[in-house]
Amino acid sequence: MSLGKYHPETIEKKWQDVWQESGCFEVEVDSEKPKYFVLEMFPYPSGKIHMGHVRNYSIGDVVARFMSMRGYNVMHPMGWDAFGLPAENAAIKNDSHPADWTYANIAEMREQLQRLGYSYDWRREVASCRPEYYKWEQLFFLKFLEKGLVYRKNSPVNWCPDCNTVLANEQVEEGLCWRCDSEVEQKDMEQWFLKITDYADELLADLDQLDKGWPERVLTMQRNWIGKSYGAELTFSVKDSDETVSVFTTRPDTIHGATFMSLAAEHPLVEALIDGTDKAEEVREFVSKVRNMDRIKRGADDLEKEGVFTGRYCINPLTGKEMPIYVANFVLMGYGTGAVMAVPAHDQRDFEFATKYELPMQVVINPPELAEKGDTLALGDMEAAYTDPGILVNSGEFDGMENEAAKKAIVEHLDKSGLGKMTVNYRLRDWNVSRQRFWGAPIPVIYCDDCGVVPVPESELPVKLPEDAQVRKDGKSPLPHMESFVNCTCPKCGGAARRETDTLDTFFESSWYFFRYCDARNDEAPWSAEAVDYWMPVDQYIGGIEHAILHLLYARFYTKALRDTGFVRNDEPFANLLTQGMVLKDGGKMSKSKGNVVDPNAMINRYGADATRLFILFAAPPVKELEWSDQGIEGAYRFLNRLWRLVEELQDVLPTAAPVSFTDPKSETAKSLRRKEHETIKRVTHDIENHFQFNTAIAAVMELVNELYHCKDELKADAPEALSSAIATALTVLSPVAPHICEELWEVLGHKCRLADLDWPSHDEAALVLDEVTVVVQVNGKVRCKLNVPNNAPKDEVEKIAMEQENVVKHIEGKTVRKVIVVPNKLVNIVAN
RNA sequence: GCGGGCGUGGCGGAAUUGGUAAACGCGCCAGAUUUAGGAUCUGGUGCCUUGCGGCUUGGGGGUUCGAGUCCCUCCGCCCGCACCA
Repeated sequence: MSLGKYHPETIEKKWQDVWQESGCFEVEVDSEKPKYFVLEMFPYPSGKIHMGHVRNYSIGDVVARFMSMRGYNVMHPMGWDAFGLPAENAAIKNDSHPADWTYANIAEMREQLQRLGYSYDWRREVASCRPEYYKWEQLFFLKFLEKGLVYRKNSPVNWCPDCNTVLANEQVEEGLCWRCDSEVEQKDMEQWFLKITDYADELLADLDQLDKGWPERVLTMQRNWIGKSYGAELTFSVKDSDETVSVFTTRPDTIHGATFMSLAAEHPLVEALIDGTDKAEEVREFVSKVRNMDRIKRGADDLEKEGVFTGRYCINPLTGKEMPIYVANFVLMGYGTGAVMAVPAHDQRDFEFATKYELPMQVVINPPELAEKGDTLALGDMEAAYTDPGILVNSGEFDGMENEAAKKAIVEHLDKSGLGKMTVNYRLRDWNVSRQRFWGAPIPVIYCDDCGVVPVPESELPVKLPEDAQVRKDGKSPLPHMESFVNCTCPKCGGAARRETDTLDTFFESSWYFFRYCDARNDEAPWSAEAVDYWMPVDQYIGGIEHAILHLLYARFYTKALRDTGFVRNDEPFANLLTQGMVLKDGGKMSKSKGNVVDPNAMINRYGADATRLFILFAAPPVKELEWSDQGIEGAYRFLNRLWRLVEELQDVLPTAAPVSFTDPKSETAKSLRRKEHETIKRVTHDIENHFQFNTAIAAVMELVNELYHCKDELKADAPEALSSAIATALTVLSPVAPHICEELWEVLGHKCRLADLDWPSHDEAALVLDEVTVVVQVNGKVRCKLNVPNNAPKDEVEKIAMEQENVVKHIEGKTVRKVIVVPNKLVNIVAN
C-alpha cells in the first residue's frame, strides 16, 4: 500500500474526530493516579485566535500530552473570558445583543482550537457570561460582603471616558486605560470595593513560596505593586483648630527638621482649613487646577513642583515650631495619608519645594564623615537634600544618635503622648470592582429607601442580565434605564426597591475560573470539595506576562478570600507559572495598522496544524520573544514531510515495533542508531521536563531523523528492527508536539493502539556508552589534534599517546612540559613553556 | 532614579558541573537527479589567510592548565516600577 503524499488536512481532521469521539482527553478524579492540572489563560472571545494564542496553547498542549504519557491524570480545560466591552461595542455597531456576538465568536474560536488538535477536556468548558457561571460569583460576592471583604464607598476613582466606566488602579497604565489607551480622569463616585489590602501582607509573604515555580520578574513586579514600606504615622495638631493632620513617613528620625507640611489636593482637610479665610479662593483654584490635570502630566517626573500656602499652620510636636501648611501638586492622595511632613534638608522633593518658596530648612542628620571631624553639615553648602544615614543634630535629647536607632526612639517618645506609632504602609489599594457597563455580571444587591443596601437573597441568584436589553448608541449601559431590571421589591421589607445597575469588573470572573474547571457542570454548588481538593492547585499555569499584576494578583487574592469564606482550602492557586514571550513580526508586535498580522487559519490551511505547532515551539524557547518567519514554518513543514517520506519508504520492510524494542545490535551502524535513539529520549525528556525547552527537544528529534536517513539503506536489509524501534521512538517523543502526523504514521506502521495511550519511553543508560571516544589534545589551551581512544582509557595511556602526536611534538619542541591535564574521555591539555 | 533581564555566525537560536563555541533550523554555495524549474537527496558554509596558521561569544581587565560560562569594570539594548513621603 502506498502512503501517498503528506496531506495534513486529511489526517488532522481524521485524528481530531477520533479524539473527540473516543473522549480520550476527558478525565475524572482518580485517587489512584497522581494528578496534573495544566492550564492556559482562557481567551477573550474577540473573534479569531491569533499567533499569541497558538503559542500559549501549543506550549500547554505539549505539557499536557507529555505529562499524560508520563503517567499523570492530566486535566487540561479550556473556556472563555466572555464578558467585556468589545462585545458591547460590536453590539452597538450591529444593533444586536452583546451575547450574539460573543457566542458567535466562541463558536468560531472553539473550532479553530479544535483544528489545532489541542487535548482539551471540552466537557469542562466554561463561558463566564453564562448565568450558570456568574451565578456563583454573585454568591461569592454575597459571602465576601457578609465577611466584610466587600464594602461600598464614595471615593475618587479612575474614569475612562471612552469606555464609559471606572477602572481599578491595576488597570491604569501610565495614566492611560489599559484597554483603549484613553486618558483616565478622576471622578468621585460611589463604588464597590474588595478589601485586597486586608491581604497585602499575606500576598507579599506568600510570594516566597512561589519562588521556585514563578518567574523572578513576576514576583518582583508583584512585590513592587504591593509596595510594603515600614515607617511611622505621626500626628500634627493644627494651630487655632481642633483638627489634626496625620502623616506617614519612613523618616521619623528627621522630625526635628520638618519645617512645613504638604497636603494632596484631594486631602479632605484642605477645605476645612481654608473655608472662610482670605486664602480660600486662591487655594481652591490651585486644587482644581491640580485635580483637573491629566494623570500623565501630573505623574511626569519633570513636573514642576508647585504649591500654595493655605494660610494655616500646624505645630511640630518636638520643636514646638509652627509649620506652614501647603497644598502641593506632588503629594498623592493615594499613598500614605495624603499628607507629608516636609523635611527639606533631607528629602529632595521637599528641598526643591522649599527652595522655590523660600521656606526654612533645618539640618538634623549629619553625615558620619563630617561628624567624625567634629563638623556639621551647613545649609549653605547644600545643593541637594542629604538623604543618606547619619548622626542626629539639632534634635534635642536625640542628638548624637544614629538615625536608624533614632527612628525607633522618636516614635516611642511620641507614642507616649499618642502622637506617633510605628506602622506599615502599602502602595496597594483596595480593588474597585464596580463597572458602569452592561456586559458584565450584575452586582447582586438592592437599594431600598427604608432598609438601605440589601443583599439579594441567595435563593434568588443568579441576578440575570436581561436578554432583551437594547444597547445604547451613546455607549452607556442600558441597565439603569430598564425598568424591568431596576424595579424590584426589597427582600427585607417587601417595599419598592431598585437593583444595583453596575456590573462586576471582568477580572472578577477570571479570578476563580480555574476552580470551576474542577467541577464545571455542578449546578448544586460552585464545585465539590472532592474535585477541588483533588485537582487544585494548578500545577502549571501558562500565559502572557501582561497579567503579572492584574489577573495574577487578583486570582491570588480571590483564592485566599474563597479560603476564608470556606469554599476552598488552597492558599495559592498556581504552583508554577510560565510566562511565554510575545510573537513578533519584523521585530515588532503584529498589528493591523502595519498589515503584518499572520493569521493562524492561513497557516493551518497551508501547512497544517502540526507544522504550525512545530514551528512555533521550535523557533525560540517559550519564555523568549518569537520572531515569526514564513521561511521558518516552511522548514517545519519540510521536516514533517521528511518524516513522512521516511515511513513511506520503509513501511513495507519494517516490522511493527515498540519504542526501544531493539536491544541487540549486530553491526556498528545498528549500534550507533540505537545509541542515537536512546540519546534522543534522554534529551527530549530532560528538555521538556526541566526547562520546557521544546526547541532543543525538537532539534534532538530532527537529529534522530537525520541519522535514520543516513543509515536506512544499510539497515533496511540487516536490521530492520533497529530502524523500526528508532522510528517508533521518534514518533513517540515527537507526538506531544505534532500529534496528528505521529498518530497517523504510528497507525501506518501497523500499531493497533494509539500513540497517546503509550507510556513515555525511558532510555537505557548502557545504550549510550561509546566504545571509542574523541579526545582533544591541546598545547597551552590550543587544540592541536584529536585522538580516537577507547572509552575510559587510563589517563596515563591517553597522555602517552597524546605526547607522541606529530603536531603536539611540533608545538612543544624547545619547551619544557610543566604540567599535563587529562580529563578522561574529554581532553588532554599540555602546559609547556 | 530603583528593580529585573539580555548582548554568541547573514538570521532564529545551541552549548549539565568551567573542558572541541556555533547543535538544530533558516538562508547561501556546490554536486546528484531533472528537458528545465520546483521538489528531493548528498556535501559544504564564523572571520582573516594562497598556505602554515591566526582570530572569534558587546569592550577592557582578572581568576584558571583551560572562560560564552566565574569575578571586577565599562558600553549598549529590552522590560517593569517610578515625585511612594
